[in-house]
Amino acid sequence: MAHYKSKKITQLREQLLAWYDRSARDLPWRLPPAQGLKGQRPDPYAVWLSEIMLQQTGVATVKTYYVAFINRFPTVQDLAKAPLDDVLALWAGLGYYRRAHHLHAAAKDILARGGVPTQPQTLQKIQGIGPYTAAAIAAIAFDQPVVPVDGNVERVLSRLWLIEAILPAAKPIFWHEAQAWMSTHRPGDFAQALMDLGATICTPRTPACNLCPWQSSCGASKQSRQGEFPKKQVNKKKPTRYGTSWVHIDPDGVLVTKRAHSGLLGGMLEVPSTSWGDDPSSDPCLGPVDLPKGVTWLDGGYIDHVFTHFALRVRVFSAYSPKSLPVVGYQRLGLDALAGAALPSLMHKIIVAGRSILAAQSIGLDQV
DNA sequence: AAAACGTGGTG
DNA sequence: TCACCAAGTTT
Repeated sequence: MAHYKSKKITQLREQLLAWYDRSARDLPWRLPPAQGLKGQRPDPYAVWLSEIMLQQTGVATVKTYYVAFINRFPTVQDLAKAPLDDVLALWAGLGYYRRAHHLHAAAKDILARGGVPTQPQTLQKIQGIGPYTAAAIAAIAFDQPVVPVDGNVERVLSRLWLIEAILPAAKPIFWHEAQAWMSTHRPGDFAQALMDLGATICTPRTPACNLCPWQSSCGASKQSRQGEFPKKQVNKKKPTRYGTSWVHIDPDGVLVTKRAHSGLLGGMLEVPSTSWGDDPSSDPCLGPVDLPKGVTWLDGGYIDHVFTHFALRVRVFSAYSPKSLPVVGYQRLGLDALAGAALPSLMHKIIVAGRSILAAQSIGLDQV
């Protein structure tokens, strides 16, 4: 690298750290800036947990889940010995449920290794930890001299240097660019500063350039081309799929079963449902199982839900039985236990839709 | 390499 | 309404 650029990077790095010292966000898993210089380090377990939760998930959403999770499982030992279903229940609504499966398996792995590894190369051997998360944990928890590269860092660097390379194919280019900023000086704070800058100042839309410590050095800002960076491959349009679900309630609660552990919503609870396909038609009598007989199924309309790679429209039917009606392969989830159950947001929406149509018909009014 | 994998917020 | 976006990883 040219000497002038190396010198420039040193200058910019110090400007960013100074900005971070006065502007760092106060987050539940974070130590205040410069605490590392006084010999303090954050709890590696807390850093690991927060980084897994933050994968493709906003800070505002993660905060609530993180606090509940760390209170329920204060240490890696607590997590390792917990039943998987308890972990999934705490993860319900957060999405990308494979993360919760990996987290639980990784807790046992970490215990076997005698603690959270300190080196990126070793961290990456653990389930759910890829190149970004390995670098983030190493830098933040252990002050290892690496620069984690996430969406924030890609956006900040692409604007600063006017990097035209198209993501995600250009990820290696960004990774290489970022390591040029590596230093043995406050690696943890620098990593977090870069991400805070991207999250609060150098935002995807309408960045607050006037508040940016790098404004005078930023290529995109000088040319008013912030919106052009980073360059990304355009996404394909999502297909729409259709299905039908049945919300059956009796005095013991709503009928649910556990989904397969792999794949979409793996290991989470669902109400009786068809598979999801391209056919929009539905039949209220054709359930996936032997649904309770002799009940009246009410049309609950449909609910729309959007997954990462397809949109879903689910037709909802609901019914109430005043006496208990067990179904083989299914369990009853008490209505007072819905909030603490391993129900994905989609299923929560479906159950709410089913209950409201019953309530509107004054059916089982004191029950549903 | 490209697709699978959630959800809620935002313009 | 709709497309994009968020501290990515796995297959």
